[in-house]
Amino acid sequence: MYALVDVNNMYVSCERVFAPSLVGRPVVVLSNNDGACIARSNEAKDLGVQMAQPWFQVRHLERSAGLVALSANFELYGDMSSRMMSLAQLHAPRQEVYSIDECFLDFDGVRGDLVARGRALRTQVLRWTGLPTSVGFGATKTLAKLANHVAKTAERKPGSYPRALAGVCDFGALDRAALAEVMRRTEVGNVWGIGRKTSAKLNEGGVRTVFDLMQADTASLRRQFSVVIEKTVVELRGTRCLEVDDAPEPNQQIMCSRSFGEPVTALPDLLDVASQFASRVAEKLRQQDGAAGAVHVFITTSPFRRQDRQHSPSLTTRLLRPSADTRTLVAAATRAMQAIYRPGFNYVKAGVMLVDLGPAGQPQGELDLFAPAGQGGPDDPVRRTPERLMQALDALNQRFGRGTLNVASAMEPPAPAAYHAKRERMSPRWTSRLDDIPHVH
DNA sequence: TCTGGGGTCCTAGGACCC
DNA sequence: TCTGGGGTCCTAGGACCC
Repeated sequence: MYALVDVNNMYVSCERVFAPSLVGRPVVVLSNNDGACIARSNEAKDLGVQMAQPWFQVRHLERSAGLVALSANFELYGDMSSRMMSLAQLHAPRQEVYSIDECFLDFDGVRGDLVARGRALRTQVLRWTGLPTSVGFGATKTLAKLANHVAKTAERKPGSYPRALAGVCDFGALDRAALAEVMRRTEVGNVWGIGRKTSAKLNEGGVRTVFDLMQADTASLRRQFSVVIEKTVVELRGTRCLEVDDAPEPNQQIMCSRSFGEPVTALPDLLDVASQFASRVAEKLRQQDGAAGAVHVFITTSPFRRQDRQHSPSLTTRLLRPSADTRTLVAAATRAMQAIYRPGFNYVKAGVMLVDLGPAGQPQGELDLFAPAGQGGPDDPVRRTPERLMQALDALNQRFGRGTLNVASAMEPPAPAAYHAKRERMSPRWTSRLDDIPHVH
């Protein structure tokens, strides 16, 4: 059996660990720029706050319903996540970390009562980290995800499913009739891989519940949608198409993109942004020990600003040879930015993406076949220095904080820039900054 | 006034090759 | 007048996930 473990309302739950006064209150965590809600407590969901809903649309609930909004504190969530993952890992032979708040566990060959094991896991994670979790067991990943949904919903909405399934739900422990009843009570859009568009189309065709979907003809589903849906149905019927993978491949692309605090029109600002973003993705790239073959840069105006002329240019620049050198990547990104920029537009967002990734390994730096011996030719030991320079850069930034050392063009300008994101409601980085450690009086 | 930031996979269609 | 068929590679775009 496979299990899916996830933290209930992860970001809100992390905030509550260090601010117990938030327990029981409606709380949302806002995206970058304090723009939209990216996490909601159950109380906030009950108020009708939707995922990704713009903050200005729900702001009135602050006064009328005591809604609390916090800026996203990813440093805190990342640290809490690794604590939770390392605990969950202790409960099964293999773990696949699937996202910041979820992991699959492989219980194949494990004897005993899985529900009891799931409860033990929940209890330990709650005691040791303060984070509430839900656990679902199923024969396939898709079933484990669905069981997790049932466990969570049964706990949150009494009456939706049998009380016994709250918190921990093992599909393997249900008899045929009970399982069919659960599938009949569950809308098809709750299945992993069935999104908004697909569920709308399925509903049109009379497929409303998971039960309906399980009966549907796979061949015609494949024709109408794609093999993805076909695999989903096969998995719902209990045949594995996806394995728990505890050694996933490194990422195929690495991106840094952000909305600005206010629209940006000037090229120098955008060049600053390009070099800062490129510097950030270069760092991420070296963490996975990779090299990028190409750099993709984009900027976009806002479709919500109807009065503005729209412009969303992008450009992919192929590098001479794969590189993980901040200086090379920053140079490519700023050159691309220069090329796509047009004056007179209100740009609200930019991004730098590294693509065509491969393993590092090749010596970096400019290769000059015709250089005299010892002066930049293929055998020149000096050519290895860029790697060591980047290692030193990463080591210093890790020890003293991001931005301690950078290439000059990626340094923050002395005055606060317009493109800086708003983060007016951010909590302290309780677990990862010495200055932010909570005091007990 | 104010609308997230990462990722993955699949498909269709065009260019190109023999 | 009549103008192949099969394969690969690349890109853009869409749908999905958290």
